[in-house]
Amino acid sequence: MLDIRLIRETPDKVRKDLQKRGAVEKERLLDDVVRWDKEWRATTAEADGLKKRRNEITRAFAEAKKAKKDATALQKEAAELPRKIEALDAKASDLEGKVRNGLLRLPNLLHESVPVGKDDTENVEVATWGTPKEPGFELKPHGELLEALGLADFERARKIAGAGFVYMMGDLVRLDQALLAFALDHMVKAGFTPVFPPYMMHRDAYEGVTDLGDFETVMYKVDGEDLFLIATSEHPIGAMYKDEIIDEAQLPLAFAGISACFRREIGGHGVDTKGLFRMHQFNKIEQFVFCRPEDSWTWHEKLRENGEAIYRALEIPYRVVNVCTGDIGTVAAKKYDIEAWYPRQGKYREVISCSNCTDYQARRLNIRAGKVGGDKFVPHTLNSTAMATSRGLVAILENYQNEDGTVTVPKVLRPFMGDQETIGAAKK
RNA sequence: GCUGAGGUAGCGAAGCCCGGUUCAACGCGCCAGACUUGAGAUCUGGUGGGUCGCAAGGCCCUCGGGAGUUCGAAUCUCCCCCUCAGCGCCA
Repeated sequence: MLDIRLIRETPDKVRKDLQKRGAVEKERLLDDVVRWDKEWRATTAEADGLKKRRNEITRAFAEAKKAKKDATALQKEAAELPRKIEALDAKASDLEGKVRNGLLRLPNLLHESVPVGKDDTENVEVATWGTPKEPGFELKPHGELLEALGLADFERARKIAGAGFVYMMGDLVRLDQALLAFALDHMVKAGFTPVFPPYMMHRDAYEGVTDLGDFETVMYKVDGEDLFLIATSEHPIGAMYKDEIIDEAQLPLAFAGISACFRREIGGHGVDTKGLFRMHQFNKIEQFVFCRPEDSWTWHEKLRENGEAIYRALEIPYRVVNVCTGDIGTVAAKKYDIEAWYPRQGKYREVISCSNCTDYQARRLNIRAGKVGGDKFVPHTLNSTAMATSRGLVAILENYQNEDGTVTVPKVLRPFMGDQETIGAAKK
């Protein structure tokens, strides 16, 4: 969330940003927040005045008792105060809640380089790598290919858990693990600390890392428990320092999360509905950084470069887009998507999402940095996919598919799967 | 799940039985100033959140959370949450 002081002192700066997003209803919300905040300050000031009087009376009462003087006049005055204070406190608390809720719904300030646009069709391409090559034969849908090779069982997964799940089998499991191992290896070499986080977390922690509205649509909740299955390891890692003061000497903190991810929303269907592209459960290596505010834009480029380097190593063509105002979401100040080339679909599709959340996420989580007893600041947080194996696997299955129905293993993955060069060979 | 012990500021730790000289002592750490060539040691002040103020400074809130009793609650009462230890169960 934004700093209330920013809104109080420079509401027009915030308003200009909302106009860039074309968020008219948010502008109204901004006006409401400004008004509620003003009322809140007036109300608390009034309540504080009465509390001051109450404290004075209490002290005077103790003095009078000690001196064995009559204190009934004081007692009488004090008797009237609690009701008034209670009413003002209730009003203030209501206003405070409104302000907080408003703040949670106002989006982050955008970086100046974010392009203005209505939706993902207006994202701006900023880089491309590799040349998509013609396969020279008709590629099989990867889901059918995997079934034919006995490497995935969508039917039985559907029987026991419904659509959106799969039994990965045999070489596909090894390929999945190789992708994870390769990406984690890359991150460790880049100086990131691996983290295997809890797969579930409490609602209050979740509210800090993501938008409230997402709960019903993307989150799995454990029945009867205050626990949600994580949608990405970004969430437990981001929430790790909730309500803490990070010693500034420890910054930057760079983590490589590894986890399964669980999402209810698998969205609309495009080409090849059956398959790994959109799943309720998939595996992912995630990059997450806490850093000083002045360093976050440098880190944003580093995270992007890590993501690009991984796909370059896999020799899969990709492009990078600067996500426009209509597609960027609430939390990020700037976001790059890296989109890999999918030859069967004939287009680039998102495999990596790389965001600088500036201080927005950290403030929601009540994370500060500095020295205890000294000045504090709100650190910046950044997150980016390193490798989501669902999409990575599909990219490999399309880009490395051979005419005989086998799939060549990308060179960089071979050391992670016993130097195996091909999968599906035995079954062809 | 059962039993017991706990939850006080960044950390440690008093206070709770017996409500009011405790507007949370003391120690460590940290910050600022003084002293010093510098560092250390020492001394002094400060150390969470909010709000008002140009500032100096003022005021309010904060003892796991909530409700209650009272003129007044860290302290008394009730409910809830969490942590730790032992036991049980368990990959």
